[in-house]
Amino acid sequence: MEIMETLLGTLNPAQLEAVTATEGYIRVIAGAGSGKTRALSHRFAYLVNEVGILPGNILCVTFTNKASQEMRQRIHALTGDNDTGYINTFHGFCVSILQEDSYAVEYPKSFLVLDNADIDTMLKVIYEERGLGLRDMTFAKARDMIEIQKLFKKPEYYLDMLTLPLEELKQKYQKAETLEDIIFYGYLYQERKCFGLDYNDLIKVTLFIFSRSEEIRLKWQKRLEYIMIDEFQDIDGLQYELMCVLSAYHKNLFVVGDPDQTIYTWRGANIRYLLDFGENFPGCRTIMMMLNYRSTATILRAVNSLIDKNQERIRKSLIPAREEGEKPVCHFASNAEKEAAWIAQEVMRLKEKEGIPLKSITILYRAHYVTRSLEEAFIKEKIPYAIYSGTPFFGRKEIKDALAYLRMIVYRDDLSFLRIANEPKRNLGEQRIRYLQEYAATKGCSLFEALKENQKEELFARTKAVEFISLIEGYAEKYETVPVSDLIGEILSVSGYENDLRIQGSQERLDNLAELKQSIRDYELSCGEEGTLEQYVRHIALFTNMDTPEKEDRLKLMTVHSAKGLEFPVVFLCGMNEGIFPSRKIRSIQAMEEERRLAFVAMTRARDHLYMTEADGRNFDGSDRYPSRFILDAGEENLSFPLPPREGLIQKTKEYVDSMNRHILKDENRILLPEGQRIRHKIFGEGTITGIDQEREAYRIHFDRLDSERNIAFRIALEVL
DNA sequence: ATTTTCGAGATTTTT
DNA sequence: TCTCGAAAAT
Repeated sequence: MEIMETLLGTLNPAQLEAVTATEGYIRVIAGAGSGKTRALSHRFAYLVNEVGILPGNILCVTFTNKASQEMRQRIHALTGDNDTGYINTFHGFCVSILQEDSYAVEYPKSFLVLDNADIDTMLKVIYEERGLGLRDMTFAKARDMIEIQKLFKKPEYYLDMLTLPLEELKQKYQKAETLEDIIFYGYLYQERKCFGLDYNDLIKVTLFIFSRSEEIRLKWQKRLEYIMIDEFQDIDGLQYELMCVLSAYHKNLFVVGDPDQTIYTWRGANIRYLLDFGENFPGCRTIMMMLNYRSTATILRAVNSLIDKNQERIRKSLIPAREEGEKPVCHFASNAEKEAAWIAQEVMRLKEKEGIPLKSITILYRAHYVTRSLEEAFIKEKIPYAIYSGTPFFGRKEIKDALAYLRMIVYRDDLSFLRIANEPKRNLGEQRIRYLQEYAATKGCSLFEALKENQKEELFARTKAVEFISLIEGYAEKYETVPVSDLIGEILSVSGYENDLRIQGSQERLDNLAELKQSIRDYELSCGEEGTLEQYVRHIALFTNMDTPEKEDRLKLMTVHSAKGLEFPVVFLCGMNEGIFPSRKIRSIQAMEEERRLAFVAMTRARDHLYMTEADGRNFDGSDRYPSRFILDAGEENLSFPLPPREGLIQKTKEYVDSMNRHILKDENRILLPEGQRIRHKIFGEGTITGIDQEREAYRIHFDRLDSERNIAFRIALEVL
């Protein structure tokens, strides 16, 4: 076929091999910038155009929704087919499965994907209800609880979750006495009440359905003739399990990954799945793709020097396909404001003198909080920018509120109630909500019912409770007959929500809402008659602000983590300081190596120009702040310093890094508690150490109050007895 | 007595 | 954006 020949002609032999390797188990180890995604989409096109596979029989797993979108566009261009099959994240794909088959476990067909904020809210409700005295629980503590809650999420509990009627689950929760039972059953009860599933649940429930019904499992196994997975180095246990099940029938599995880009071990990713793939899948062929097409040879020299400092690593280096370019530029500023100002000034220079549009420039950073000084500088210089982040950390409140109104109409669940009952202000403040929660807990009803039963009480006399109830109930009667796009427009204006925003002058939020409405309209068009409210709520569940397409010529700001898999002509890597990048709470060599891989990912995003900036000054505790070791690791000879660093700064930094390294080593020796050691955990109580989990740098512990043998405990939370 | 408003501070990373 | 605390507003 003519088109295919021209396509394949642009690929190198390794890529060509990857594209046309169609049978069995194939693993591609690919360096950064080697054209992984390209090869993947070309392979998809090859399977469709040449082998004659239907797109719907191919599952292509990407890491983010954004990556899915890009992949879909590429493949559409290559195949000319509007049907691009299943191109999705594991989580998104599970949503498709659950949409079709959740009936098998009698789970409500419509569900909400919970994000961390939702989980926080639910945990808080549990704390309040049970008077656990953690009312001042901070976000950090809540995250701690998520860790703990994961610990309970063993398959046997899912029997409870999926098979128990809500009533019984409630009773288990109410009867629960130990803290762990309260949290576990409380969480499940809350989840069930609002039809929520968290990210892990999506996969767990899917696997559970497969284990329950061979028919359903076989249906999906047979449907997916080919499975391809991108970013395989960051796959976690649950995803791996799902992959094994899905590929077990046709046994056509194609994975692509780069061990040097493993940056999600804190989320359960395990590099062993990639490294041991050959042994676990007999007959596996391995293809190496080491040529880098993205960056200039000059940038790659610095990058190779950096990643080579990692000890636990398969030695390989990126081979440049491009010519030499400019050396990465390092800038040392005396404080964060000056650093930001310098970046702003340099951005303007690039735009005006070199004609580089703002949208080609991206600022990367380790942690969100460094954006503050950057934003100030860009606002001052009137440089338009957009913050991209994988999670809706900032700026999506109005969308969640709008959806909560929709959910409130359909389900009247507590989670939505808490979100919007007092939004806009209805004089339903803290005290009154707390009263409702207590009432609901004793009566065992929902918060909405509690409000309904109490609306005539004195306490609610000066509130707009009655209006709120009739608003929700009025729409509840007719939501099935009205298109969602009309419904949302109406409720936002009738409730006074939009008006509130208008008074506040939040034009941006109104724009966001307008965009939401438009996206609902688009959705309705694409689904024809079937675009029901429930479906839409599910459709939008996995959306993040990363996925909205870029509009005008704007600078992009994002964390290094969310830049994974992307590339940009110009990259500024800012906040390159000890204590920021690497982050200050790094307490092991493994963690430091992951941090270095993260720096590697950051630097390899750059195509033509790379900048690294830092700011001296003081740390939180008043100690001096030094430039990042990763600047040193990149090799002074590979970098350029327009302003030479302060006299002796480099030497001092080296000394500082050495002393930190000694600390890390000492720490490691110190934490080794012997097997059999009695300890106390702040939540689980007393227990005995039964072993060490090397992978996660944690102790395996048998807790007296828990039955299971194999509980994992975290390093710091232990008190020696 | 309770809610609302306002300003300041936050210091990993997120499907 | 969320959470705090103090002060203003009903």
